Amino acid sequence: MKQKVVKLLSRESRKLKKSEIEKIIEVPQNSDFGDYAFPCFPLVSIFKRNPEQIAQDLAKKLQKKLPREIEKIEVAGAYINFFVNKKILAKDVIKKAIDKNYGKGNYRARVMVEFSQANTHKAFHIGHIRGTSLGESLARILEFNGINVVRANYQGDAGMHVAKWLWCYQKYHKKQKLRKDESWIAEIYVDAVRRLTKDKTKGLQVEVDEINRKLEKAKNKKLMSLWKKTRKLSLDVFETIYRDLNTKFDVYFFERSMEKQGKQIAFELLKKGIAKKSEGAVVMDFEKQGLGVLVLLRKDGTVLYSAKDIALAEKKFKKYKIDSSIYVVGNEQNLYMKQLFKTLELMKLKQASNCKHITYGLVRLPTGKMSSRTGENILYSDFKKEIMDFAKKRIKQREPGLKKQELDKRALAVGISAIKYSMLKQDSKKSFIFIKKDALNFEGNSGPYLQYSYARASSILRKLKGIKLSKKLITEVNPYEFKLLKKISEFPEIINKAYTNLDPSLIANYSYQLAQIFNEFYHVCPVIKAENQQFRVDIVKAFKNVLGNCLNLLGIEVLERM
RNA sequence: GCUCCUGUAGCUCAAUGGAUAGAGCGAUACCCCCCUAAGGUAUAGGUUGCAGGUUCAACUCCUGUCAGGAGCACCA
Repeated sequence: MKQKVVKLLSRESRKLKKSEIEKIIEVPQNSDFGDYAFPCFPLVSIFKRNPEQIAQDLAKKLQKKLPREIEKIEVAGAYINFFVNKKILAKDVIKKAIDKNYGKGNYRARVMVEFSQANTHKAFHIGHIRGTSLGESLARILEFNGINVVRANYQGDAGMHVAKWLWCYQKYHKKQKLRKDESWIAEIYVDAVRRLTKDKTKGLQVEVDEINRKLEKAKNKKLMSLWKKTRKLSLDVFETIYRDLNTKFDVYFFERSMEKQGKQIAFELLKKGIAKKSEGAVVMDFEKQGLGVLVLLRKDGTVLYSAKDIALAEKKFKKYKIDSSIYVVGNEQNLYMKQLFKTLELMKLKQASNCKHITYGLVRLPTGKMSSRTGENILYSDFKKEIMDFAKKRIKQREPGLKKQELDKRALAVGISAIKYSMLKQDSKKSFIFIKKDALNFEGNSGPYLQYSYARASSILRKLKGIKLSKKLITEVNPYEFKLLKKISEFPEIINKAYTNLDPSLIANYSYQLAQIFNEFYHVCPVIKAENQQFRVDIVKAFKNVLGNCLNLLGIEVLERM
């Protein structure tokens, strides 16, 4: 529809390019001003007249050539307002939006999305959910647009945090049995950090460093066996969480397996003079570019995260034949990511410019930062229990006799949708303040509200089975029907924007507006008892298809019943 | 100290440089004869941190300033 307006305008004002016109055209927030509006201010410099006059004259010309899709135009000040023919729009939107492929993009590329990157031997807290949800949603958005996506998870199963954990366990908690329990694993780590910070002599850190070296050498059988076992405990916990979150990875990378190549690359960079030795360590010096210093190897020769990540970048392009690589990584690593990409560039990795960092803000508690070092956080497992209990209560109120399996399934879907949606709906680069009371609120602008709207649409269509629809022709499109259809018609544009900006919040906010409009429609326009039954059913079908796709793109499960 | 990000209603957030800055939560008052009330309707709530500038037009862009957050050498 918008294209019709563009076409009409471009015929009458040749001095403007189509793409420029398209940019100027807007959808007024107040629908009294029409369906599309064209402000004539930008034409002032071309026609050298005041914008109101331009609008008048242009409108006069347009008036004579209105296509049937456009019912009328009006001039208001410097604006030309377009009113579309509701019946034609309705027919057009329904036809397109009922199709499963509605809004899908047609791009071709192979892209790796690396996200989640949880560390073993540490807590998986609700902060980790943000990165995981964001990555999964981005992957889905890319796929919806035709991209061949490789989901990758780079898990931190090696490094100083692992050494700390093993040290602490061996020295202070050896009598405790190993447990596949997130909070227990987290506690040991917190204890390690606490002991190390308290130790002013730094004697304990020397012990940890020793363990770190032993780990890297991998000769001490007892230590390696403990590492293997505990590593698996963590990884198993993560897998159950990913299942809850609707995320499946195609590739797992482990820090441990990048150590050798990481070290090698660090030495090569040193040899080529790209890296240098400083205070005994091997570093990349970016001081001149204002990007500080990136340390690759410690002075005791052990390898750091940075060097491993460089090795991984190479491997990604070589082995997985991807065109570009997206890193979904928190904003506390903004500088580090710049350093990493700069290093790849200096190494002359030809795909260096195809690496992109998608940053996201920390999840904070109202009291401040969340940290797995201090234990100031909310563990996923604890939060899940709470939200599941709450969701179950709500579901039972509606359907007391529901079977346990179905009850659990729905409660999980609702709970996960609440947390995911709340995190995805806002600008991902802003920090997210986690307020438990709000997370447990399933009303208003929330994930469950969207699911509920979807379930309502499903319910209508379900009740229709066996009823013969009256095929009465559309005589009139009422304001509620029209508003909903118009919103549905915006879907492809939203998808495209979400794709180019790599921003799921656009879809989240659209979904909410769409659901809101549907609920207004729902209250005013009965479907089953309607005269123009077929028309209303089609609208519901189109809505259900579009909202279903939105929820899918956000990684939120749709529920036929709620 | 330097770099980056963010300041919008009591709280949490929206708003491709365009018409009267919108939602949710919370508060108050309505609506189940009716396809799921996890819903809908209405009211109250704003000098968009502050000061300049650019522009026909600024929450949006620029400069300064204040406040909060993150980062800045062997953590990941």
